[in-house]
Amino acid sequence: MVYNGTNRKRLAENTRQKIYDSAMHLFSTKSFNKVSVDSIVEMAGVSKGSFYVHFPSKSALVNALISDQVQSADTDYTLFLESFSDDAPAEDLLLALIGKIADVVVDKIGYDKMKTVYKAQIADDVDTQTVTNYNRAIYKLFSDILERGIKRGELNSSLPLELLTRHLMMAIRGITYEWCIRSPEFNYKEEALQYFKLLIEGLRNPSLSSNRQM
Amino acid sequence: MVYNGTNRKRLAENTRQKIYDSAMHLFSTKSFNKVSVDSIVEMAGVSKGSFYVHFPSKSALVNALISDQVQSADTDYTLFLESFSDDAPAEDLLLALIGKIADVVVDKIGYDKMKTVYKAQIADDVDTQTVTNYNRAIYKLFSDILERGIKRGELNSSLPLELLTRHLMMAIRGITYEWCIRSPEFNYKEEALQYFKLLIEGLRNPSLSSNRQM
Amino acid sequence: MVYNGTNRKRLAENTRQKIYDSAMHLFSTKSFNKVSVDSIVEMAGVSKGSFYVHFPSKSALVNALISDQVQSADTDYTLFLESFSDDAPAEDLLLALIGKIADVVVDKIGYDKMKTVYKAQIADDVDTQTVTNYNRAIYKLFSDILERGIKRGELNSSLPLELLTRHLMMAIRGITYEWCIRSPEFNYKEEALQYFKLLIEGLRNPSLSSNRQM
Amino acid sequence: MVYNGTNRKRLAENTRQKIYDSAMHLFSTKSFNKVSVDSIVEMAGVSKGSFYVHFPSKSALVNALISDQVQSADTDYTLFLESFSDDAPAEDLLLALIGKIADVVVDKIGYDKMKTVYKAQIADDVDTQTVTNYNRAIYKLFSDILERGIKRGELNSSLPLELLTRHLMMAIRGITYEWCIRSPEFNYKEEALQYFKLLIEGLRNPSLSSNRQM
DNA sequence: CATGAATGAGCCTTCATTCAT
DNA sequence: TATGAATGAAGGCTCATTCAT
Repeated sequence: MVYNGTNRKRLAENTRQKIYDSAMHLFSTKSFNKVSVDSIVEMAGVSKGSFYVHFPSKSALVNALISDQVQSADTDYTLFLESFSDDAPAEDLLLALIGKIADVVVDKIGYDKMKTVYKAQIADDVDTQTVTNYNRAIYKLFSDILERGIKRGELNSSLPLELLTRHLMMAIRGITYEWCIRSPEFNYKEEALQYFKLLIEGLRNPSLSSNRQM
Repeated sequence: MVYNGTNRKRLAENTRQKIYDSAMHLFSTKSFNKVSVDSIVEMAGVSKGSFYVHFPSKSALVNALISDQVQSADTDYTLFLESFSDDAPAEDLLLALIGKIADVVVDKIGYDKMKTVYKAQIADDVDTQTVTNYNRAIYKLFSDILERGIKRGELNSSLPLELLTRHLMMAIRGITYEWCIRSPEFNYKEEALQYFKLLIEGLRNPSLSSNRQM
Repeated sequence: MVYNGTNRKRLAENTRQKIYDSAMHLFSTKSFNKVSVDSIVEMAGVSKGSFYVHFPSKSALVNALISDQVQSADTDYTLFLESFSDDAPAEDLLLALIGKIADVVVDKIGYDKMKTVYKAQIADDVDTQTVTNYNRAIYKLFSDILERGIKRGELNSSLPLELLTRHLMMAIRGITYEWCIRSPEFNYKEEALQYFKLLIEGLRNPSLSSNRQM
Repeated sequence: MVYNGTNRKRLAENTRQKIYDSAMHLFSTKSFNKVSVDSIVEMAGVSKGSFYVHFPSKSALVNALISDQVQSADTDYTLFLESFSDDAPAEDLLLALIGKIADVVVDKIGYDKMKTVYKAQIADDVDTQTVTNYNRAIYKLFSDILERGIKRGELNSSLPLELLTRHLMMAIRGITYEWCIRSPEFNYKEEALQYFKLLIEGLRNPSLSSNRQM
């Protein structure tokens, strides 16, 4: 009130950013437990105390990191799909989206960071709600494509839309996990596209067999 | 002190077994990093030194554990399939196998142990070659079913048999990973069966579209 | 910016009071080391910097807190005794005062705050001169009662008045310490009254033995 | 079994002792929170890991320290009293015991260590059961003296024996606390003896007034 | 083979205080 | 006066592995 805190705020934001960036860098290489707060602040060139001024805990920082990453990716996907015409066949959209996801995961996020997330997710190191939350934008994207495809008769399935959506996301996570444990011999994009073609076939031709009992 | 080789061997084997069993028990509840060598030897009632007599490292022990578990599971699957007639439709066999896998994973191995494996796999805590190895019996099982199905025209795919097999295994791993991060709200068997019906559809009806470009 | 000394003073006093009150509240629950400056300013809704504007250190604040508490208690005791007639027997006055002290300690000050004081006192966390100072009003109160009692022959002792006074205060502190480490199974008032009856007996009947050597 | 572990055990005991002694030394000077595990192991010349081989925690070590100290003191008191004839007057025994306690507390245990205990006790830093436990040998000693004194008519009191015993111990603790916060101007032995003479008077002459209400 | 003491690096978090604005 | 970012030392505890006996 008495003074203009803009400079102070800038300074603070700068410090926070340095910590954030250093962490991002380190987590791109090593997993949650292998990256110490010490190493983060050292790289950031700030004091350890500063870390806890800006982030309540190491977990919280990683949360923020992952959350931002997820949002950024989802924004990418959304913008990407907006460039397509609404009449585009569902199948095309699905494959295009998968391709885009592959690009983002492989090139933008990268192997190590992705692995860190998948590890953290299963290790309960941090709260990865943001990643698995069914309300993530990406679920909506898949859901919309599927819905339109079904409405237009391009796709067919006796299963509820919501279940199909979850299945597709599960497929992506499965591919990503496989990539994480098989890299570098595993070509993410190629495998993802082939795999999804298979799935799309299944969606397109709901033979009577779906009523059979196992 | 008279040396009796036989007794000694028996003793050694006994010690090793106690360690092994205790570890198995502990890893069924907690993850690799949460189970300490101390806790293992305490439960086994042997000394810490003994541990390193029988296992070169904690990782090595977990290796053995996982390897055995994999072999045991694969044996289960193999025996299970042998009870089916060779003429059984590929689709039926696939679904039956998936159901069996679900049963083994959920009931025999169990959530915590499975999670330990999946975590260890992605965390590079241990060498999980045995799990991901393409020579695992289970790959052969899937491959055989697919091969027969294709030969008999029940299934169709322009994709190489080996790729399809890998895809199915990747699907299973994806489901399992999803289970690991979503339990208990995720019903493994149900989701697995529904998901595989989708995949089988895709395998059965290779529409022309599979030649389209994305 | 027009400088208005009055407003500024009011503001300052207000800020100081908020810090003071919050601290009082927190120290009523947790001990010196468990209450952080952070928690105080957070509860007070002021900045950390403000804290150090009004109090040179955490210790100084606690000093003020304790000092005020002591003064307040002593005022209570003084007023309480003023309501008694001067001719009241010394024994009655002593027991009445002890009862009053028990009430104030237990009900007005309360267990946690009292414990904080006793802890701080022995831990040298803060300067607790005000509590132990022989010039505290309460010493004078006890001294007066004793003096009158001795003068009127109700009490007898070869020991100097000043020593007796110190002994009584030491007794109270002893009871309070015992209460601090035995609560809640220790009934302060009951034990205090019984204990003082014993002491008063000793004061009343100075047998020859007081000259004996141990 | 195979080997004679005597040497090993000796070595271990030696290490434990070094830690124990260093801790004893440090706690004689500084309080629980001011003595770090680091400082203990440094003085002991052993590794930090060793500390936790021999003691589960810092608290546990202090527990052991205090417990030993208490036992040692109580043994001193017991042996001391055994040197007295059973016919010795209760009053003499009580004063003799107080004098002995004063000697042990002041000369054997010492101011700083005593303070550490009293601080730890009220700060809940460690479990000081052993100190306050009503089953401590010292309670029995006081109880026996009182009982005999009452039986022989030397002492008189309408209060239960157990309560009187607790009162005496509370008195000692009160004196000790006062000493802790007033040293060095407070002469423990002198004050203790004078104070107990007062108490003993109260015990000897239970005037009718003990039935009065306050 | 069995034992278990010893190691020592490593980690997250807390906190009172300072000071530029 | 008020602010709040920055500091950096301190501290308890875990754990896989080694090695002399």
